[in-house]
Amino acid sequence: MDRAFHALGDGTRREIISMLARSGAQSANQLRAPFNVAQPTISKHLKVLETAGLVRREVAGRVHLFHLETAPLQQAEDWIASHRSFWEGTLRRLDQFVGAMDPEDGTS
Amino acid sequence: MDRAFHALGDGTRREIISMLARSGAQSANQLRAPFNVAQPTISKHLKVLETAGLVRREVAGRVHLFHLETAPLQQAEDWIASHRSFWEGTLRRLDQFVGAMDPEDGTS
DNA sequence: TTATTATATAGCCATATGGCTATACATTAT
DNA sequence: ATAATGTATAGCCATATGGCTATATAATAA
Repeated sequence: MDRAFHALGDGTRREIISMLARSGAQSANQLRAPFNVAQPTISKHLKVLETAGLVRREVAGRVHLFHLETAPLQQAEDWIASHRSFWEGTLRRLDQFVGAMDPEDGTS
Repeated sequence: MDRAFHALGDGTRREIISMLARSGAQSANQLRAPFNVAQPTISKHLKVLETAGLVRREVAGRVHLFHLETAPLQQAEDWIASHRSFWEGTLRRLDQFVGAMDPEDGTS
């Protein structure tokens, strides 16, 4: 989980994920195109994404194709959703409780 | 967004968020209790969470109370959800297309 | 006023990060 | 066989990170 969130904490890597989501599997060079960075820089980013399980590497000759992997995205999303919604549920329940209280003495 | 994902990329900070979601606003000392770390260490973590907007600090005398802020959690969740679901939608559409093809010549 | 408590800041350390250049490796093209 | 292409690795740099201890600051208690 650490690795997934860390990988998402960089704009270049999030943009790579966007590209894969929009247009499907692409090579390292294709993914590098929109960024003004050296080739080894993208290579590093792709390794970070791969290690986090967010992409899968398919070696096709001298080209490496990268596929988006949704499982860890789903996990990260679930972690956030559960905490956020639990907390919002707590607020909602507290609000209902306060709303049921007697405005004079604070008892229900 | 960078800051939010980065803040979530650390187990201690995620656990702090869990504590706040479970039990509501708590002081720095309360949040420190479950971890075997020095006081300034938690102070740093809390500042990271605060800078990312994930918590709000309420100074009450010498005690600092930390409240969970769900807006950036929602943003992060939405980012992931949109990319994941877009991609899964793409897969689903591709699957329907392939399913409609003639198995002999690959045409539809 | 003095002591105690809660938190922050300064400053250090080891390690990780994101970027680069130069170079190596692997595969395809000539 | 040689050249060209796609990617990775090594090694460097500046900066950031998470941890610590020691100390400062702020607020409450004695």
